[in-house]
Amino acid sequence: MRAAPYAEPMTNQARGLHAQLLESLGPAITAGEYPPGSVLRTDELAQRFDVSRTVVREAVRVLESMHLVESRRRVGVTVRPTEEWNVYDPQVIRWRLAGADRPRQLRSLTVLRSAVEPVAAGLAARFATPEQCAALTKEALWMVATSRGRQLDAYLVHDIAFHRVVLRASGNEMFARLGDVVAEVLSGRTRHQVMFEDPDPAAVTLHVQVAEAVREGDAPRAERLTREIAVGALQELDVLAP
Amino acid sequence: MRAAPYAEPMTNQARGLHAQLLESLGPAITAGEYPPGSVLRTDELAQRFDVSRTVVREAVRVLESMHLVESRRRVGVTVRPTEEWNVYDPQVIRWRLAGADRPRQLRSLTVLRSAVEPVAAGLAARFATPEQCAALTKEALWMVATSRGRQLDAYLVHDIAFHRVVLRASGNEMFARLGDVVAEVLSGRTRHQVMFEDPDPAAVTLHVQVAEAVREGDAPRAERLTREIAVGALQELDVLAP
DNA sequence: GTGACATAAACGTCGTACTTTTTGCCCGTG
DNA sequence: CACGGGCAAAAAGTACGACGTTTATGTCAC
Repeated sequence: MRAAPYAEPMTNQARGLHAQLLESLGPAITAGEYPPGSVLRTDELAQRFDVSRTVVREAVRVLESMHLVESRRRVGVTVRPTEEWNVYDPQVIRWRLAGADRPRQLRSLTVLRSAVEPVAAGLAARFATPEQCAALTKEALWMVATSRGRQLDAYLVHDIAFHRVVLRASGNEMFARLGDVVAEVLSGRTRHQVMFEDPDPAAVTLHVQVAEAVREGDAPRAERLTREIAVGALQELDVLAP
Repeated sequence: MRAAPYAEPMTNQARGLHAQLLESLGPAITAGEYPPGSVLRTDELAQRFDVSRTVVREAVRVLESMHLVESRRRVGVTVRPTEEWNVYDPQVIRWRLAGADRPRQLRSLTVLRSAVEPVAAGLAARFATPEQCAALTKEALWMVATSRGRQLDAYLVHDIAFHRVVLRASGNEMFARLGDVVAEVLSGRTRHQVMFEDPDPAAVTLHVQVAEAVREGDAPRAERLTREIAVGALQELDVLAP
């Protein structure tokens, strides 16, 4: 159909050509492979990936909505400076976590967590439904149960579930939507460091106590305890990348 | 070219047809005009807005990347439930702030601010450059200067600038990117309520003190003072929409 | 040296043809 | 008679190539 002597793979499983292209371009851009200021021409991309320009344009539209690139006539598709990227876009977060500056990204996100989660826990103590309190206690107990004996995968599942419930129970939709981010951070952390050692017993205890405080409606205590968890997470990261 | 007897206006100034279409669909969806679960067919939209299906597809791709809709074959473009929307996307935030549930959105965002900004101020006290300290002091003084005598517009400019500098000075990119959100919240607040009364003198003083604390590197004080500002903002909102 | 105009490079838009997926019908079987 | 598997058709998204539009840039005349 086209020459395409150097067509790139686009190995990802297909839900449409544009999605495949996006999964090639997004990581490449966020990884700094195309540094800010560099220009991508639509037909060049079309040739390189052996797709039509329409497909390229759709992928570019999405990248544009993430503020990763800017498309201007007669100029091409320009990569925007890092500071302008929509770093809260889950897709962008995933790409960056998979890429080179993973440590930096992990630090930023953990700092964000340390700011948000204590406040969320305080709100949860005031607004959590009985069902949410029960879920919280259940997850905390599961964390205790899986905290010893090389069950890190199971532990991770419940850790994520715990924080997700807290964020949802806060009743604030902005907080609730950070559940996915926290999940990424936690699983990334587990996957990329210790993996051998059991989790810190003190942290496990803190989770149980947070569940208690929320159940009892003790907002200040829930906030304070969650802040302690956050401090632990920050310290853990400082050890890794000081 | 096409029949288009009921072509809708798309009154927005043009940077491309797809962008215009987006500016029609985005606000409509976020405003709940197309409730979650409802389906939009591509050619129906193409007819209604008198554009080609390619243009519709590009707009849909963007909406899809915001998790506002989901496109499936044989089904159509389905509006996703509210909880799945990318509520951190500045575009989505703007649409929702312009729409019906503006008060609710304003509350969510203010709670987010109250969680993030104190921590950001604490970090700023540790990491702010001399230039940033100077900028902070300058903006705080401008706030003082414009805090009396019906200069709310000028005051707003410096209020926004102040918070933006704090967020940037924190050195955390996730915080820095909340500058736009804070700007939207502050201008929205000013535009939609008092507009007559001068700002609370206590709040103005607090800003000056935050600038001081950051300049002196007193992180706990900067954090505590910013938390006081946040509490004030929350109370202000509680009065409006209890 | 400065202004306006011509040129072409790049994105933008359109109409057409293709693919996938659902749905419902039909027929065979238990 | 009821149920289930498979086939066919239509609905909707998907991809393509050609044409249109904007605009940066360079050149020519004044």
